[in-house]
Formats: sequence, C-alpha cells, structure tokens
Amino acid sequence: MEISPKPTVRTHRAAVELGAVAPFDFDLTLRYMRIWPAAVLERVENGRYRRAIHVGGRDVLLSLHSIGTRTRPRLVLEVSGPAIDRFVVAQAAVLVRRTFLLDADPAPFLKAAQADPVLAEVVGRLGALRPIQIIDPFEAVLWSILGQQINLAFARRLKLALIEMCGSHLEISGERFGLFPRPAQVVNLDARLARERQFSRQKVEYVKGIAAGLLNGRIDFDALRAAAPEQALNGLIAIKGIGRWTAEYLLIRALGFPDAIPAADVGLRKAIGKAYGMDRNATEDEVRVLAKKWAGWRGWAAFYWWLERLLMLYPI
DNA sequence: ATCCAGGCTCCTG
DNA sequence: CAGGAGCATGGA
Repeated sequence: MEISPKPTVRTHRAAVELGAVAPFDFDLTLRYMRIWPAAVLERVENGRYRRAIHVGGRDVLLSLHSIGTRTRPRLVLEVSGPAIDRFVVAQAAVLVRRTFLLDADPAPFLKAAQADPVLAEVVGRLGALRPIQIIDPFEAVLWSILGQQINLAFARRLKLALIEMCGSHLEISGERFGLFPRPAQVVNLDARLARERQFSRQKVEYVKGIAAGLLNGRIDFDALRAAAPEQALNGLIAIKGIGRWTAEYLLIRALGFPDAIPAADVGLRKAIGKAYGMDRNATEDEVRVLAKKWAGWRGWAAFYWWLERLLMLYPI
C-alpha cells in the first residue's frame, strides 16, 4: 500500500470584485511593492499581487489583479486556502480595501499638492499613488523596529531571518507562501538564536516586548486606529522601542492616518533635500516646516517622497 | 579606520 | 522640555 508523504488538503477558492475611488493606479502600486525592501512575502508578477495572510481566523492566500483602468478602477480579489467560506472572503475583502486604501478619495490630496510646485511635479510625474498600508500592523511595527538605524538592505535580511526563525507557511497547489509570524510565535523567539542572526540586543528585546504587549492586550492596534491622531501617536511612543520616528511611520503605514510625517526619516530627508535643491539632506526641522504646506495630507506626500527615494536606490 | 544607515532610551541642565 | 551621550550592528 502506498502512503503519500503528506496528506493533500483540497484548496478552495473564491473571488470577489472590488471597486475603488478613482483615480487609482494599480500598476504604480505594484511598482512600489516590487522595489519596497520590506516586501519579502508579497509576490508581484504578471500584474498580480499575491500574499499569504491570517484573516478571519484562517490562513489564506490573497491574489489581487486589475480588470479596470486608472479612471474606472476595478480589481478582482481571489482568496484561496484549505477552508474558504463566505465569512473569510468578506473579511479578506475588508482587509484588502483597507490595505490598498480603496475607499480613500485622492482628490483633496491632489488639490493640496498643487499648492507646492515641487510636490506637484512629483505627483504629476509619478501618478496616482496612495499611502498603501502594510497589511499586518504587527509586521509593520516589527519592520520599523528592525529598520531603525540600519540600512534597508540589512533590515530586509533581519526580517527574512525573523520569518525563518518563527514564521510559518501556506502551501497552495504546490506553491509555498510564507506567513509572517504572529505575536504568539515571536514572543518565544530564542534570543541567542536571534543574536546569531545579527539582531542587536535591543531589537530582540523590543520585538519580543511588543509581541507580549499584543498578547496581553496592553497594545491594541484597533484601539489606536480608532483614536485621535495625537492619542494614537502618544500611545505608540509609550511602547518600548517605539520613538517618534517609528510612531509617525506607523500612523501612516499601518493605522491609516493621512496626516503624519516622520520628519527625521533619512530617506525622506534625502529625497526632500534633493527635490528642493538643497544639495544635502534636509534636516528634520526643515522637513517639518516644509510639510506644513501639505497639512492634512502629510502622510500622502511622504509616500511620494519614499517612492522617489526607492527609485533613486533601485531604478527600474 | 571611519562614517553612515528609513533611531531609541535615559540622563542631564 | 530640549539637548545630547551612549548604545548596537553591519556595510561601504
């Protein structure tokens, strides 16, 4: 009698169509995703975004592609996994809408950008871009901590190491998709092993502390998301390992706040220094002063500068 | 060797 | 409350 090495689990799949407020440039979004160093689990190929995620209590694979245009955006979301039902698909759709900011109206930002010729030029050249969210807030926090005070390439390696040490994976019709570890997995991270994988002592401490905080409820992303911007900022800064830069970064990239700016960010300072002809990095204060022109939409503006910066680093 | 990299904590004054 | 020392790690 033959025994297969692994029990095969039947994969189910469901699809839903998602609209978006125009203009929405899915290709530009994918372009950002392809060169963003933190995107280690996302797979962007053939005009399609794919990534495994835990949502609605299940591990699933999300696959997103466009069947519309910039001015009439239409996306198709496919959800696959061993146990797909209506509930999971609905949750996945909510998550994707939030991640890609499908319900956000770019008009007020585009209008505000016109007040600053330098920003207006970048917006005009690059196109319609929204500050898309890091799909998993826990992943966003850990990424920003791993990225503190080190270069992006190295931060990426640390992230890959973390996934290797405590992440898991999902297999869909023979393809393997990595899953970012959840707090319960990170809280048990072996400090010695992490040190061997080039984590600094602080990074180990912060990462585990945040995992623990999420498990015991002291950190609550949903509550922060619902709070006033000022309170969310302070709530984040109260967490060990999160300073102002990280908090402002997370407001934009994980909690959906449109008007924050991590002015101390080296990438921002570099891109802005160049764009405004300073012949050096802008200082944090200079960034804060300049950013007043984008009030209400500073996070949206920052996102453009980051894309500029990535295009400088990784021209494609 | 020295400086830089998408900083943070903690201690001063 | 602003400023800065000290910290930690790898890469160019």
